[in-house]
Amino acid sequence: MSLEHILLGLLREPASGYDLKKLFEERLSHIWRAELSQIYPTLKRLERRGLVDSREAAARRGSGRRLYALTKAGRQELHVWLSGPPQFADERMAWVAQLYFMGELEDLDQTMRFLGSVRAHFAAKLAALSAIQRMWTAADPRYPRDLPVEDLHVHFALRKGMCSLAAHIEWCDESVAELTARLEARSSGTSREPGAAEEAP
Amino acid sequence: MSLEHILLGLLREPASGYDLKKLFEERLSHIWRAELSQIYPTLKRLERRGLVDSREAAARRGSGRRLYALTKAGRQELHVWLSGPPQFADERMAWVAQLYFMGELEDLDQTMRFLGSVRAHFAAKLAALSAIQRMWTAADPRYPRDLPVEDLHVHFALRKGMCSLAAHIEWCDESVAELTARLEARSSGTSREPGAAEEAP
DNA sequence: TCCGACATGTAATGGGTTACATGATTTT
DNA sequence: AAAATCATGTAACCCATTACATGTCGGA
Repeated sequence: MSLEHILLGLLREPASGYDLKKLFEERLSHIWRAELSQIYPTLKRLERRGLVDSREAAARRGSGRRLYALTKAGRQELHVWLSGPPQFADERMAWVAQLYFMGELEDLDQTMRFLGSVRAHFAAKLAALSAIQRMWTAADPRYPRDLPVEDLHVHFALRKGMCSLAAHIEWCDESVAELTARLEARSSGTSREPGAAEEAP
Repeated sequence: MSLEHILLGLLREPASGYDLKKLFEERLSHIWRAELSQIYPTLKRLERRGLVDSREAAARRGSGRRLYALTKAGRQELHVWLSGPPQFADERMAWVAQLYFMGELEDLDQTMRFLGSVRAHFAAKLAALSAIQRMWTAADPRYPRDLPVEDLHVHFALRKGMCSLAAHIEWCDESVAELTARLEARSSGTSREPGAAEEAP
């Protein structure tokens, strides 16, 4: 299970389940997501297996707080995972499946709207990652040169996200352009279907 | 559930569970994957809900064969799905998480090997999609112009895959270049760690 | 004769989400 | 006084995977 390994990775410094949820949101939002209801049992399982240990600590607010830390066995397990082959999950892209079948609707305007939503979605995500990159650049104008090894890998992951999203957006634009050509050809050329006449010269 | 809708989408022509599994592999391999052990119960559920109906048919080989077909309600349900907003699943990319944490290993050669595997993986997938595109081009030199609406959407989905994969590969190359610069700087510059000396002039 | 393709399923398990349940403390 | 934040968990459910179970038919 990857969540277990990711938790081990995040536990470089001791953290509570609640903390880890925040780390997911702050640092890994473009890579992985996890709910508290999944994190808590997983931490317990890791502790039973001796990969982490825990101690009680004062809560910053509210009641008790349980801090988890990597054990030697845990760090070793993490290294095994990191040294292994890349784990490719077969992506299930429901939105692409929707597009694949959308010809069924015979409604190119719907396709156009759909592509608009998709583009907006990815543009928003890209903006978020770009903001992170701008922060790095502002902090060090030589970025990404001279990054410590740790940060270099974080940088790689960030760039992965940015490159993917940029490609998605370009693909949206390519597709919209193809669609637009269709729609223009249809409105100016032979109109088999009687519809509203537009752009009369 | 998206699998249900995808099955409805595939059931333009009547098909058996076995057929549908093949359709997944032939047409949707870059978008979705499903096992027979998931397809069979899902078809039964769809039938109970009246979205498909089934009849027995002669097997091409072996024993009986159950052919499923869309009902009106099924087609309507499909259209609802297709008309709705894009369904973005939050991707869980274990391999990116691995890379994110890989600084922990302090072993840039491992990172290099990792990126090599990743690149090879995506290059193979891209080759498969390129082959499909070449078939379309061979069949019609004007491709993708003048594609029927149905095929246009399939084309969009294909291009989505190709663009994503190409971007991944470019990202790999960018990352490898950055890593290479690191390694060269390290081997020619101050070598804090005593290692094997290479490239003596 | 045995292998591979055709064909259909069930059971156990795993991984994840949603909803539910609780309670302290700080900020508005 | 109410809302947000800190903090921890459980239970039910859903989707998917892996392993298991069964049987026919055609070709090598």
